[in-house]
Amino acid sequence: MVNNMEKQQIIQLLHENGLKATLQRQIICEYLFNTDEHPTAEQIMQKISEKYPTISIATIYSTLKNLKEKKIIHELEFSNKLPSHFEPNTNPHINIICPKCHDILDFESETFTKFWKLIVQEINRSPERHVIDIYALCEKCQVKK
Amino acid sequence: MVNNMEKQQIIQLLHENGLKATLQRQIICEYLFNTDEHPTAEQIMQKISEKYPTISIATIYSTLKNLKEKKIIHELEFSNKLPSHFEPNTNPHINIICPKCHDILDFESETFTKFWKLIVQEINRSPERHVIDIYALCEKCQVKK
DNA sequence: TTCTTTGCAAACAGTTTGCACCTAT
DNA sequence: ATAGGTGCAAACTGTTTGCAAAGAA
Repeated sequence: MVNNMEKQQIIQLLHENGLKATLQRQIICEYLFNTDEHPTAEQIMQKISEKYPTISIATIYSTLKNLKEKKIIHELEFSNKLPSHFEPNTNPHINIICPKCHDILDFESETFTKFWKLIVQEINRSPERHVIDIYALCEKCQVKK
Repeated sequence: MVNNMEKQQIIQLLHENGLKATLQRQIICEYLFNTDEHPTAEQIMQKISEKYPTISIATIYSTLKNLKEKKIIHELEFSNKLPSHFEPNTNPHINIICPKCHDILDFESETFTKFWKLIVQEINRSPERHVIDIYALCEKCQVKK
């Protein structure tokens, strides 16, 4: 979990970024900032339906789009058939993704951080965004195999 | 250009991988293995229409899918709205992608190769696939800005 | 009040699929 | 001969959009 945010902090964060603190946005942020999951829009929808059954999938997408534009969250994009996943960790880091069950794990280490700085220096441009994904079977799927 | 392949080599490559060497596949491979571009299915379609006007987009997609399954080519997948790009370079390498014009450049260096091995060791799983994308404005788009 | 956001359904775009015909081996 | 490939159009799916009603500032 990157941040463990409470209601007041969330409202403040939204306002700081020029976003109106609607109930829907608060609930979406509350979930997203307090989980290690990397949920899809649909998964967020289902989670939130418990508390807020009338929320629409278009609102989820719209909120996620807003948060992404403000660089508050990061979108993990895959192929056309697979839905995007979202997470609040916006530091460059590796996502270890299971090709079977699509479970996603964040990976950060000193070696990686040091290494990545060197690479970015070598490339000598200002990166807007970093996507570093390693596809490897998770422990559960490795056993099942 | 990773490989500069001639007709005979392409036919052999297809056969080695248990794929029938149809004319369509030969032409697709011939283009893909002899360019530094990272074309989309649609771009391949347009290029190939010159030589082979009756080819269908479904055939392109099907061939690309086959080549990918045999690990002969690599698919660069983006968001749902953007089409995938394809390239014959299947070694772990960085793709430097321009967020404006979507131009894609392969980047490999000794530093990268050395460190990537270390990182993979640290993670201690057998990766099936690596996706390392850096989004940074290309020179052309930087100027225009 | 004013400007933004919500929520619904319809639209969108890249990709896949079903199926009849064709072709490489 | 026959397993596998092609090509068309229709289907699929995650995401976006237009618009009227509701809500935050």
